[in-house]
Amino acid sequence: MLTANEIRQQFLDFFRSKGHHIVPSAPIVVKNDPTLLFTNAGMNQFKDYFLGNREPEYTRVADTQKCLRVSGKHNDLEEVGVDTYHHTMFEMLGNWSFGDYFKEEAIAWSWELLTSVYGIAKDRLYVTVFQGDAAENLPKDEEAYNFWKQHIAEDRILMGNKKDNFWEMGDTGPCGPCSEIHVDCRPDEERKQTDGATLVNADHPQVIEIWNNVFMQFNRLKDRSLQPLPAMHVDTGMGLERLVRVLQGKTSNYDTDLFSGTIAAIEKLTHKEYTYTDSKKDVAFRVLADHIRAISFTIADGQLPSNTGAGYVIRRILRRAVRYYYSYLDHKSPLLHHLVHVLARQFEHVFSELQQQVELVSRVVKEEEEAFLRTLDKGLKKIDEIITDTFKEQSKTINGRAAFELYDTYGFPIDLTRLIGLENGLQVDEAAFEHEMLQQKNRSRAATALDTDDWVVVKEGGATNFVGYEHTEAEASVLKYRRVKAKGKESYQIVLDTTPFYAESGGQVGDTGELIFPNESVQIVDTKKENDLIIHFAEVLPENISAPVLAKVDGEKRVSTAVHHSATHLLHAALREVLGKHVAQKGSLVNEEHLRFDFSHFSKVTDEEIARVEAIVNEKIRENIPVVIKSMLKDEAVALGAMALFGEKYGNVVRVVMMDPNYSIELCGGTHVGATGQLGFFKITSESAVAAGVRRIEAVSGIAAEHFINEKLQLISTIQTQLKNAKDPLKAIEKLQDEKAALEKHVESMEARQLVGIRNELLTKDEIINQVTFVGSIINVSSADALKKVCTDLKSHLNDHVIVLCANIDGKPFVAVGVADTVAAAKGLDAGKIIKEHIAPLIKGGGGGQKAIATAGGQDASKLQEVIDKVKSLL
RNA sequence: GGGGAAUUAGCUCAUUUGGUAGAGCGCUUGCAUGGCAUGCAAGAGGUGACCGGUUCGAUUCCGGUAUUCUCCA
Repeated sequence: MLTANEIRQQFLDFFRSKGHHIVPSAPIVVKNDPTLLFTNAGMNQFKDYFLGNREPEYTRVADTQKCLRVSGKHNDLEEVGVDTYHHTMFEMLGNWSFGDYFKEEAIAWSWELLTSVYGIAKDRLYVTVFQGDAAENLPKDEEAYNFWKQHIAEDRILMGNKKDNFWEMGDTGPCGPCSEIHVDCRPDEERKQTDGATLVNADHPQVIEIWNNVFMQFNRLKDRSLQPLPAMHVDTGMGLERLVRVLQGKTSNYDTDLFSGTIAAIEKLTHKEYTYTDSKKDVAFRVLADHIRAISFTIADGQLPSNTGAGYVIRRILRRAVRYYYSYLDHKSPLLHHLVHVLARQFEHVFSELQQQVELVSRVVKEEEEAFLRTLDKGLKKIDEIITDTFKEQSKTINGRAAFELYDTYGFPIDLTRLIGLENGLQVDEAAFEHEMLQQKNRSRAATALDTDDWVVVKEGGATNFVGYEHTEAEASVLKYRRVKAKGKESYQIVLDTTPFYAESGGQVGDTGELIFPNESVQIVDTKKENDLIIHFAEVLPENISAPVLAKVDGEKRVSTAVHHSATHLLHAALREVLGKHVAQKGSLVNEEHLRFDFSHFSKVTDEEIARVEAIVNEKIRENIPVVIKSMLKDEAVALGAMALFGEKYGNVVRVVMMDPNYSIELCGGTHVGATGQLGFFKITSESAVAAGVRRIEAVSGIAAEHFINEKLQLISTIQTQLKNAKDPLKAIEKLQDEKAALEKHVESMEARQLVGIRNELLTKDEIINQVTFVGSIINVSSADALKKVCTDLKSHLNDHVIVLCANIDGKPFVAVGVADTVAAAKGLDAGKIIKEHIAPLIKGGGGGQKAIATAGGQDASKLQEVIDKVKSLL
């Protein structure tokens, strides 16, 4: 039996023999494409070739691509593991033609590979062809039909509708008819009884699509119309997991050697057995085996779990896995991180990035698991309260809003709420829950609604010529523009034929500046990339957009940004020198004000290490090393010792930035200074943790460092002035603090003594009225708090008492009333009530308290004696 | 980007219409005790995240800021 590794290799070998260039998988996390968080199809990394934004290096390419699908039309996270063939992360084998071969070769080769190389029986295969669509005015794909006829019997060629056989990248963009290959894996007996042709595209678990050949020939516009593409392309995708299942003769993807190692490891860890059924326990095995792949590879590609965007998707997947082992494998401690090593070994020779970072990835996973188990603990307490409330209301249904609050605010999964409810004989009001969820979704959608118009072409032309490395000004013309509406604000995106504007990339912010037209000037507020397209963001549209334009970058900002980018390289190299070679960039932000650098490292960077790193960087600045930037082949750069980043996509030719070839060589597309001396000075401003195994350093350099230091010095000098120019300000402050503490203590004891004096004096003034010990007096204290203290103190020295103490503090009246419990019971007196009903109105204020002691404050201090008389009269 | 929640002693957390801020663990001290988280007693430890408002009075109500958690996009 072929192993999965052999099957993958045979695919690549086959297409290499057909003149294809084998390329590595693009990172699973997508950068520079606002429409996509993750690579969800093999073609993503070639999108620009189809759109015509970039020229392909090879016209025939094949690869295996790491893909992730967790939502949308292709997949639903909640379904994964329930069946035996959906996955979050999977490998997509694909072959491509960029304006090279078309339907004839694609069809012939896919047939040859499946039947001759892999040896799948021809009578188990069916193919589908686009039947045409009247509404779109599209004809049947006769070409594909005729080519298939040469290989397969006509009764095995089935016609498919637009939904199954017309592939579109998104709402707009390249698209075209496609032709799918399905395989019937049922036993012979079943095949005799039911014709496989009737089960194609019918969600039968054993009659499945394994390969889709897309023939791109149209471009979909926003008005839904189709335009022919200038060149025709082939885009194919074959899911490796399904292919392996078919070739290994299994009925479930999870029974192939792609997953069996992980499942065995889970069995060992949980002391439970996987029994190939639909039980919750077996679903849990599949969920874990699937999810750990998605989690591991995404983190290896540089995406840490977080609470937004792509990081949030990872967190959700991870938490779903925890939920399953927590509920159905009866495992209450971190488990997933043990599986990372198993996967890393399995994929060592396919996707080596995981093995290279296995320690980091498993630590991040463990930390994330622990965090969620803590969240669950908190949720369990909360749900106890909710269940108690539900019982109190004598209801059998947990309120949907409560369930939603539990989910929304405390992150407690709804299925656990359901389960725990059930254990207590309670249902959950699911309709109300869904209603709340829908509202939440609508709110979010409304807040991020984005309306993008079609591009308006001003001038025909290919890709933008970027001249920003050499210049900050350039003569240009507008190629195209479009209007974008978000949150009721209109803005415009402009593409130029030539631009000095650097688009946000590699952590470096996009340039700002202006576009100067003959009679007007338009501010550019940001520059971003959409794949390889450089887009300038403007708030207004120039009137004469077809006129020649001078594109001018804000030079000062650019210089400060370049300073921080070069400083980042010096810092990276210094960190590797001081901390070790395990330091790798995990994230970076570079702008004109500062730099932020995240990197893998397992402990806090000590003050001494920080100081050494700063010293090295400043030393390199003083050496005034010329910054040498060269384009070269990637292999050449790696041979030089250049640092390439995980999760970055590099072409064949790379840009290499060197600051002393023995010190720092990095692959980098950013802008840099001419020599390190331009940085002037470098200062680390903070060191902190971002996630398990990832530290963050923030630093300033250049003019920003000068400002930083000046501010600090200014602060110190102000402090010194404030301290009457003390020689040692630190000592002076310590002295002040000590003195303050001593004085406070002193004042406190003085006050206490004073209050004791007042109390003792009052104790001599008590009178007995109707068997009640009464004390009523206006005393001289400095705060309402002291008044209360005296009252409390008196209470503990008198039996059967009623006390009323008044004070005039800064012209305002304050009253405290104390009533002994015995008196309260015998006479029906209540300090709180006396205050509210009798005293507060007198002094024009308010008050309250308990039965035994209560206080009041007011506006009219002239009525204090009346207050005492009033209380006396109540006895 | 849009919601929700939390922030109280060194740690984990209580405190209901706004009216004397508490517990457990830990710490200090004393006494007792041949036993692995020992017992008893006393004590220290608080700008209730920060800033502002309402109120006679705010830990509590309202607004803002920061940090953390969480859901959605």
